[in-house]
Formats: sequence, C-alpha cells, structure tokens
Amino acid sequence: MDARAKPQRLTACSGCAMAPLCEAAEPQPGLPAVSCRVRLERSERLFTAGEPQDAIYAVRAGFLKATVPVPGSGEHIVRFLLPGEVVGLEGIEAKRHATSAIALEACEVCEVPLRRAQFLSDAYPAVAVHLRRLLGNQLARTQSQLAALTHLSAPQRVAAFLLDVALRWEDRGYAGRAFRLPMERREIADGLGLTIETVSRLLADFRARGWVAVRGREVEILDAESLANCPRVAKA
Amino acid sequence: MDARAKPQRLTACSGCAMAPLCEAAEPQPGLPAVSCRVRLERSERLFTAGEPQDAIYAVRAGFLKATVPVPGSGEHIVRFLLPGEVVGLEGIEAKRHATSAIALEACEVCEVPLRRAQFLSDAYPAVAVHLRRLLGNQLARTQSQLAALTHLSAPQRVAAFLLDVALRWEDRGYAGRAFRLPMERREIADGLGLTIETVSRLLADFRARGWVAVRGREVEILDAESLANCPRVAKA
DNA sequence: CGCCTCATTGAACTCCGTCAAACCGTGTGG
DNA sequence: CCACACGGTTTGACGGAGTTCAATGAGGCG
Repeated sequence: MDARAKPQRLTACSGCAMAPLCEAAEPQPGLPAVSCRVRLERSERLFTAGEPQDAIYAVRAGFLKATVPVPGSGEHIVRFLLPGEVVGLEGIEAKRHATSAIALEACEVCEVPLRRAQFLSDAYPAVAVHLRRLLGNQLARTQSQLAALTHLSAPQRVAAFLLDVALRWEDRGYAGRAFRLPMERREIADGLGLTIETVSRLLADFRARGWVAVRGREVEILDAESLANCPRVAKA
Repeated sequence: MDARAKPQRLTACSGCAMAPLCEAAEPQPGLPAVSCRVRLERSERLFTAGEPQDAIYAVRAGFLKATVPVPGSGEHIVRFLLPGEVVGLEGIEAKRHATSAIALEACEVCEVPLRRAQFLSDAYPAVAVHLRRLLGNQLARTQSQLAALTHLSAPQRVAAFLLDVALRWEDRGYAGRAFRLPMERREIADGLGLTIETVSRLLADFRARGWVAVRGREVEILDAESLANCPRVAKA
C-alpha cells in the first residue's frame, strides 16, 4: 500500500499559471493529455539538470526548490516553487533540463507534455502568447532577483525573502501574513547566498524587533513596512 | 552633419540570434520591417525600465549594459550585451520594459517591432519555436548567473566574468583570447556585485600570476585553465 | 528514553568594503 | 610643446559584516 503523506491543500486550477495549457479547447486525436498524478515526497526529484526534458510542470500542492549546478560549487537554489507556479520553462525548446526540481515536502505536480504545449501553441495564438508571457515574466523576475541578491545586505535579503514568499502565498489566495516555510534553514540560506547561522541570527533579530513572529518554520509578518525598509546594517 | 563616431565593426547577420526574425520569408502587406538604424553613443539609452515597449532589439555593433532598478539601491547591471545578442525579450508580452539598455560605447542596434515578431510567430511555427528558445536560453543563463554570483568568491567572479566575455566574443567569430572591455571598472564591479577597488586588485593579482595580460581596458587571457580553477581565496 | 537532525547562540577570524591618497591617460588651453 | 585639470584607475591601510568553527539547545521518531 501507499504510505505516502497526503499534501495538505490543493490549489484551485483557476489560479494556476499553467491553466491555459490544461484546459484544451477541444480534444485532438493524438494530443497527449495533462497528467496530474505526479506525487513527490520530501527530497524526491521531479527532474534533474542535464536530463532530456519532455514536459513542463505546474505545482498543484506543496513547495519545491529549483537548483542549478555551479561548476566547482555543487548545486545551488535559484528559486522556490509555490503552488500554482510553473517550472521547466527554460528547457521548453532546448529539450534538456537546465535546472533540477526537488520537493521540499509532500507535493503534487501537474505534468504538461512538451508535445501538448507545442501543439496548442501552434493551434492557438493565445496559448503561444501565454507561454511567451510566462517565459518573459520569469526572466524579468530572475533578473530582479539577480540584482537584488548581489547588491542587498544580508538583513535586506532575509527581509525581502520573507516579504516575497508572503506576497506569493497571498497571491495564491491564502492569508499572506502567516505561513509555513517548509524548507530548512540550510535551504533558505543557500537560496539567499548566506549561511545557516546568518539566517538564524537575522530571524532572531527581526523577532526581537517585533517585525516577525517566528517559531520553527512557522512565520508571521508583524511589520511589513519595517521589513521593506530594512536598513543595510542590522544593528540599531 | 553627423559627428557621431562610427562603430568599429559590424557583425555579420548570419551569426545573429535575431536573424530568423529579420529575414522574413516573404513580405506581407502591413508587416513592419526591421529598422536597423538605431545608433547610440556611450551612455545613451536604448530604452528605460518602466517605459511601454513595442520592439525587441539585436546588437549589431558595440557593447551595451542591461540594468534593473533595485528598490532602495538604484539601478544595477544584470547583463552585458555583445554584438549578435538580443535584448528586450522579458517584455515581449508584458509590453513594458523591465530593464534599461544603455550603450557602453558607440553602438548600432537592430529594432524588431513587436507587431512583426508576433505576426511571424503566428504565421511560422519555426519562428515561434526560435523565440521560445531564445527566451528559454536567456532564462537558463540568468539562473546560472544568479547562482554563480551569490556563491562564488570575488576572485572566482572576476575570473568567470573574463572567461564568459572571452567565450561570447569568440562565439561572435573573433579571436577569443584577446579583447577589449569597453565598460569602466565601475560597471564591471556593479555587474559582479563587487567594488571598483576589489576588481582592480584582482585584475592586478591575476596579472601578477601570469593568468592574464591587462593594460587599461585591453585584456588577453593567458591561462584560461587557471582562471577556470580559480580558488575561493586568491592569496597563494 | 535515546538518538539523530536541525536550529540557535557564542567567539574568533577574514574577506571584502570603506576611506584615502597617489597615479595615470587624455584633452585643453596657454 | 608643456602645464594643468579631470575622470578613471591603482594601491594602501583599516574596519566591519558575515563566515567559520565550536558548543549548546530543541524537536521528531524509533
């Protein structure tokens, strides 16, 4: 029998970025359907960098991380994936995964075969536009992240991270102020280019200031304003 | 009369990433043509973040920089643009520029109207595929850069930067070992998330080791192997 | 309870940023 | 032709933000 833990919440497809590629206008002969059956446990891989790619994916429940190999420095996190978000776009034409996607907790993922995406793009200009929009938005977001991580101080990075997750969590329709970070400190640190200890210290610092309530992996934003204006130097 | 300096070299269109969008199979009534006339002087802007966008661009001659605004920290460089490379893809459907593009020297840029790109994508699946490939490759590259800049040490970043430019310069058909960096140290430092002084010191250090020959903005790679294996700590 | 992993806290170190001065290359004017 | 000015670059000395090393604390699960 299947002893796998069941993901807590399923996201409504209505808010999913992949929706236009799932709801095909009419079924076509030989058009591969969306298979939504992919279940993952913590630290299971959805795909791995370097492998041939034949699908793109939307997260239905649970958090994942996207990593890229850095020559001489192992794999590093470039992005956390929340329910409703899409992953695998970078290889949509290269047909080869540039990143790995790894579950941070029990997850459910929808798989859209590339053949399906391509057919729908060719048949419906609106789908092609949607795909380009997803790609473009993802690129813009990654560029902003790149500039932010290389120019913000450690406290600013942690503050920005908390606000970013809160905002995206809220966009999914949940209450944005309180949420759970399913990843470990090690993974938060990796994604921010910091160390475990620095992240831990800064979270403690933010709590001492009354900006957040943190207990383990549960987080509540108490003062978003102060977090957003977090100064370069934490000591006050 | 036009006192503008003439760009030194024009790249052959054959190697340009935008080529499939310029060479339209057959002229269509009302299809906007590619206009290749954009000339820029050092520090002139091709476009600015936040502005409405109605074209994408390919660099024909000269270097540019792409910057994004970072809240509370001004504009920062996310990418240098070499001849034959494409810029503006992130806004192809958002219709609004997420980045600014600024000339680092006398430049010539080809402008492809979005209407043209969209028409060709709808009419020719191969063009749509090409656009998605450009977008995907750019995304993959930006993700790698993100992970590298947040996890590599200062010496490793400078070494990686030199090798990256050398490789891209070689891809354009020039001799890759020796090239000119038209940007100032300030701009190199900004793109790498470092300071002018650190960049200057590390270039001097690399020269002292015999890894590169640097005189002003002229660079020659002497020992690519050592640069690629540049240790986390420069001191030996 | 006992064991393990993850998280927190403390202390010492170090890479890199900051401040400051000297050094160039280039253009300008006498 | 040289003197001068000016922006960019290099080099030096110092300090601090963040890492590294180390020890303690807190959950989770058999």
